[in-house]
Amino acid sequence: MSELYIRVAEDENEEPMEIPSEDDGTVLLSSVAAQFPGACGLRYRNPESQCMRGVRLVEGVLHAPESDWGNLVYVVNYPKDNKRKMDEIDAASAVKIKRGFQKTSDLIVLGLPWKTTEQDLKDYFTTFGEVIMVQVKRDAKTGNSKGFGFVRFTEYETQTKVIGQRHMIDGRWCDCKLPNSKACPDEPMRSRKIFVGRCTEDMTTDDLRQYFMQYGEVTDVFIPKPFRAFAFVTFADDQVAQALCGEDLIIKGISVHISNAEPKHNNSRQMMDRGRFGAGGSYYLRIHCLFILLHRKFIYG
DNA sequence: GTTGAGCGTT
Repeated sequence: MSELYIRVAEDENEEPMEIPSEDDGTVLLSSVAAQFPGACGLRYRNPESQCMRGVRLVEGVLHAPESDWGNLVYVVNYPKDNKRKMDEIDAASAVKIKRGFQKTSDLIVLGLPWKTTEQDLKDYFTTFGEVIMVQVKRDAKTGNSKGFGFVRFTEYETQTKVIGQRHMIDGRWCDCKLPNSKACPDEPMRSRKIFVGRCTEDMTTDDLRQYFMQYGEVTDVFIPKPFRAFAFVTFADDQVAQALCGEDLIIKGISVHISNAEPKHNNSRQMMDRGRFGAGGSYYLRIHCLFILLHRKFIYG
């Protein structure tokens, strides 16, 4: 006669949970998945060989290894993709932890001489610390400088020092400030899709997919044609998307800006969120997202 | 072919 329940755990050392068996002694995979979402099978340690063995699975039905399930603890199998997803979430949270509140931002450089090039900027700012990005903004048609640009440093300390003083560059006094895009971050919204602003034309969908994979499973990349300097990237997990919103990321040497995909208007859901959390709510929601990522890391190791 | 406060081809 079969057991009424078998013991199942996520890990051999975890507290097992009792899962009901069917009248014929089998266990439905759906019964396991009801307690362990995403489960695709079971395994157990063979007491004789001390090796892990898989439980026979036929069309959603798990069959006892011997005549019955015995007193073993069965361990849940998850698809490889699921495991990879967890690793990616760890990677995303690791990025957050590493950066903490000391992360650097792009700085706008105002008052550049018309003749100043990116090489000039890099040469100048490298005297303060390691530079990871410089840009001189130019007129698309003429190529003339617009008299301002952007710089980003590796070290937060360098950024602080650079903001705190004026700069004589090629004979003119220039100022470095945090750009406006940093001052008012976009309102949060629970979307799996992010808007990637300031893309360049040489960024392919493959480039973007390859880059964003490090944060989580990417389910779609969309680049409008003709070229419009932005793209959309969709993740499998909205928490990964949300965690990236507001970031300036460097892809192929270019600083792109991440924000929520949907525009602020024509979205009633977002209006509701804004009403509930108020104007300053975005900060707390982002902390909340980070907290969720850390919590998962705690649970899944 | 110019210019001199600003904010990065949404």
